[in-house]
Amino acid sequence: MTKATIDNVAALAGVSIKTVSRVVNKEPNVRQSTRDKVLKAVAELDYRPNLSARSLAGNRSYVLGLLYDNPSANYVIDVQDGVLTTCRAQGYDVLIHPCNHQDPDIGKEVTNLIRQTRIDGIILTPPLSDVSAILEVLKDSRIPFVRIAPTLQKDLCPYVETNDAEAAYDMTNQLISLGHRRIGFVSGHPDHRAVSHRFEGYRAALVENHIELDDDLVVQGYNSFESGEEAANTLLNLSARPSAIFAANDDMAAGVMMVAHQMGIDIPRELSVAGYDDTPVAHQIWPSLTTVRQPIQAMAQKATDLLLKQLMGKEVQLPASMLSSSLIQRDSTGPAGPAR
Amino acid sequence: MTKATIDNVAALAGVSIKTVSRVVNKEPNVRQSTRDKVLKAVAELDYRPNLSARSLAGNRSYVLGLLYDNPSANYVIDVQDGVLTTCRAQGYDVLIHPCNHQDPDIGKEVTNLIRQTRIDGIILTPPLSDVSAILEVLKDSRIPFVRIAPTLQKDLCPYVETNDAEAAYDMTNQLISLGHRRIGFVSGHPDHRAVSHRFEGYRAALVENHIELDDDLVVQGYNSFESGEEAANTLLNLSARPSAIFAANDDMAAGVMMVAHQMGIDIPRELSVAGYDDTPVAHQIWPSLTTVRQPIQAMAQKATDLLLKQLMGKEVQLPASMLSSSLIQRDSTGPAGPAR
DNA sequence: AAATAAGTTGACAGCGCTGTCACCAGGGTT
DNA sequence: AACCCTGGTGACAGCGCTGTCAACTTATTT
Repeated sequence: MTKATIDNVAALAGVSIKTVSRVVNKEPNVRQSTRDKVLKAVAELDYRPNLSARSLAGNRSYVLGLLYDNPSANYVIDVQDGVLTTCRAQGYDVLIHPCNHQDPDIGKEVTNLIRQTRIDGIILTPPLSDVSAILEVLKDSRIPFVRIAPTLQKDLCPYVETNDAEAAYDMTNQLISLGHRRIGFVSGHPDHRAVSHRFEGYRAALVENHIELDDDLVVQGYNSFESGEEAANTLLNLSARPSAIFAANDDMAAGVMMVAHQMGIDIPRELSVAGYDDTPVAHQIWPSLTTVRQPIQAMAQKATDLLLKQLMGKEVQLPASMLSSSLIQRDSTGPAGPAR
Repeated sequence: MTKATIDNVAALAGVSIKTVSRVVNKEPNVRQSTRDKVLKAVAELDYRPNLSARSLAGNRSYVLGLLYDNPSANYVIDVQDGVLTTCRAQGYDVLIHPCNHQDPDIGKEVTNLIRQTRIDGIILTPPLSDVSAILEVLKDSRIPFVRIAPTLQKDLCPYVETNDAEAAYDMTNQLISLGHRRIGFVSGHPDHRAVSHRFEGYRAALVENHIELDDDLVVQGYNSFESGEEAANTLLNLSARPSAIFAANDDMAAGVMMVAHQMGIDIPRELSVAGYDDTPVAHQIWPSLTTVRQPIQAMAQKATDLLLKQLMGKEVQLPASMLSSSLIQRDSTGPAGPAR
């Protein structure tokens, strides 16, 4: 009950501790009959290898580091879940490490993390995927890492991404096909390059439909609800106000809707609003928000998978994985009203 | 750059490794001049103790386990932040372990966790704080632990709680003072005993104001947005419908508001709605939600603190900590309209 | 000044595991 | 028959640290 070390198992199975080690670590070159004996002993004693000892002796920790700096709790939780699920299945643990991407000492912080905990690999999530101070450190330290939705130096490490621009393009196109011509856009935080790239999709759809890009209709947002409110105040007070507003994330879209409600603008009759991310607020808000769902958990799983593969020595081909986002049609968008 | 072990530091400082160990671990009985020498060497080599080695030799891991099973991403993130902040300050790491409180094997799962990772202590959050299978295991394993907002066997371990019932009482009282007499209540998930205790506050306020508790006005919810919608469907279709609804959490309150909107009921003119938790949705929704803010992060910090104190050998007095929640007045509540 | 207590330091034996390497048996090759 | 493989196994030396305990130095007491 108390303990059960590898020695106990070896004694019970009548083999050396090295053989037990081989079996436990699924190494090849152990006769099947020996393997069975050992497994039986392991089961009988309910043996669990001591991770500290293993880590010390093997010079690896069986722990992955997950770095993030994302104000969206839902995003973080989804990533954590994806990473944890995959890690657990492979006997790895996860060390979560929230940090501040604007901290000038972020590079040193990452160095410390690596040196002290001896984690075996690192997973970077946006916006950290594009922080060059971190990338430098990781490159130098030779520690394997993967990134989720990077936009910079994509050849640096394996990564996973989603077709953000394409989904934004689809969403814009859909608004256009509903008859909207003046479509406002609230862009994402410039530090979150993946988010800000959604603008490209918006622009592409306009171009394709021969609608001129009106600079007045594009407002810089910062991913927060409040910045969505500010943007809406600008957009909805324009002399020729848009009949639709596409915000680069749901929080900002919620901000837009709040302002519209306060101004007595009916959604979607007078104004269509679209978001991006499909956070819980999207379906809790009234009217429920048309948005884009990203496969966050799947991306995290895939990324972890790539990292673990790399750790197992299997070389991972760089061209990475692309998972696709999907449009979620809800009640905040509708046909454009009569032109004003 | 590469490494730097305790031996290197000892050599550079001209002392034994044991002395370095003493200094690094802030043990007493080291002459100040010696301490300085060692610290200088530590700084010069940028030495970081290897946690695996320390853990193996010292029979402790410097890692705390954080167990949770909470569908609210915001709650979990807040707890994580609180725990992490406190742990980092003390040189501890955190192993997060989401799990399912209804899993019949939850006890075994916790046993495995303890056996394998040799974590030094455990932090339990609701609803896990009240899962007796876990409590049994922890009691037997003699591993120190703390609980956040427990309601069962409170003498089992140190804990932190907030004055839930009192805040619910205040909220109800406020609705009453706004003139509401028929106040609906959407109760929390029965497994989340702390949440379901909020009902006590509601009842107490009614009693004190000589308002009879009407069973029709109390509907069982399950903490989810959808259960809030269902409850609202029941309550708002009552022949004598309530002029206010108090939901035991914000998600359910949002569900209530959704149904009200769909039925064309104006909030707060025709119906006041109050929630509990002050999740982000509370201020992103329209109209913004009157609710109660819990000091989640502070509770997590306090709990971690208690646990760490316990680990340092300082005995913690049981009577635990009570942190108080505060009422957040927003736009979803207002004076009761003319009686109908 | 001698005796005792208190403070300070280091030698050394592990903690429980993995890496290295040596060894042995048996099957193919020359 | 001598040779080399290759698969299978174990002996053993650490990994980098902390706990124990003994030894030594410096105060404090008598």
